[in-house]
Amino acid sequence: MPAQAAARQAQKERTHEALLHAALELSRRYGFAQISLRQVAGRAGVVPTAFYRHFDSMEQLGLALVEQSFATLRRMIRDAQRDPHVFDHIIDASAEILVDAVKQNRAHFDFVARERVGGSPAVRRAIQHELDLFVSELAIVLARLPHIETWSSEDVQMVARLFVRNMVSHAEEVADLPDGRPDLEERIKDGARREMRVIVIGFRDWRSAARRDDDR
Amino acid sequence: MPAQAAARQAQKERTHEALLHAALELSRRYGFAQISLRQVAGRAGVVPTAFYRHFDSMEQLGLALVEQSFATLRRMIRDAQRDPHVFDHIIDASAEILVDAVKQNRAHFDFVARERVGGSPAVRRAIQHELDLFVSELAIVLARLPHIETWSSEDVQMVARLFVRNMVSHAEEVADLPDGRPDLEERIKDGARREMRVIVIGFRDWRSAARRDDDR
DNA sequence: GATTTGAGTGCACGCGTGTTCACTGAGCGA
DNA sequence: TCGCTCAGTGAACACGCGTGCACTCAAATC
Repeated sequence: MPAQAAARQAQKERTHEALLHAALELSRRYGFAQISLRQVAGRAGVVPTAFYRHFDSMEQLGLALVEQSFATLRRMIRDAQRDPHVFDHIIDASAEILVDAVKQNRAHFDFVARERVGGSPAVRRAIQHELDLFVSELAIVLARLPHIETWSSEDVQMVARLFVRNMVSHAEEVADLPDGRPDLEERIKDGARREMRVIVIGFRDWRSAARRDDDR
Repeated sequence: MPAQAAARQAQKERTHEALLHAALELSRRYGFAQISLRQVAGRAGVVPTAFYRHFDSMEQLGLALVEQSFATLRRMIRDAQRDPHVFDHIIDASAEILVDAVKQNRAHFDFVARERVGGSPAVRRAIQHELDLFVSELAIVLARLPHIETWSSEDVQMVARLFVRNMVSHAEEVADLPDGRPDLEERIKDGARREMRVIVIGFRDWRSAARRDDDR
């Protein structure tokens, strides 16, 4: 065993984490479906067969990465909701949160964005399911907002869907960004802000137009 | 040689097409980056080494598929522009065109949607470039529309970007659809229609709100 | 009709892969 | 201190891969 002064369980956990981290890094470069068990084990500093002490297969590792990624995402949203600023300026705050969060957890976002349509069917399905869940969760948050609380749940769901789609799309952009170009980051943040504004305004006015149709 | 009554060039072309078609079909199931030269050759009814008579590598085949896919897409848009109905009801027509086109060229759309963020860097870059081109082309078409012709080119570009993003997103949905479920197709068509309406209305009103800001 | 061309063949190679199995030796409970 | 547990080892395997090379033999050219 490489390490010297460590409890048994702690060492196992460390290797477990090293495997996940290695897979995440390699996925960023080549895409999850392209990387091999041996590459992951090698980068984690462990012999290929040791991999099986932690995961049954690469597929299981992939699903673990999905879980880890969405845990990050959820923690982020939960923190954001505690900030009262968010309620007053939902759009500006969302754009800020989005870009910052993606920057800080670039690897996880990149993984989700890529493997959402990637080559591993199991991982793809898991991400799609998590995203659907996330849309519903966001809809619940939105429904509590002033003005929106009177909307039908179907309408709120649709706005949430547009928001999440936008989030995924911009997350892709940020993830593709080279490091140390704050100007480009600001540009994306600005684009996200404007597009969210368009969605909110468009939705409000489309709704009132539809209501007028109902009246006549 | 398998075929009997064919000129030499015609037979070569047929094999060439068979390779492209085989790659497209296999990509649909496994993703382009996962499939091997041998699989493609095998499905095209040809020995692996014969592959090299047509493409230098799988990467070159991938780029050829990108070209083919966008040629399909462009032909479609060009045809649509000839239909006067499109100018009057741009949104309804777009939704209709989108769903029909994806249904009829599901393989190509699926390829683009998937490999846009797929495992082959060269293919990914090529698709991203074509998509950027497509946004600009759509912006030119939109700019000629009534009401829109007064907008700044930057604003038109942004609407085009939102439209294309929506198109890609819905193309993904349609491509994932099981066959023979016209109800689901109609649902997606409806969603696309409503979302495009939201974008157009939201943009118009956001623009006039901004103009009011300039005035004061 | 003889000669050239070139699409498709068949074999061989070295390599990286996932998985098997018997093993080692440090950590930990008795 | 003894003995069990089990994370990590290392050799071996069968397999599919991309690619090189010498080949065949019908179509095209002369």
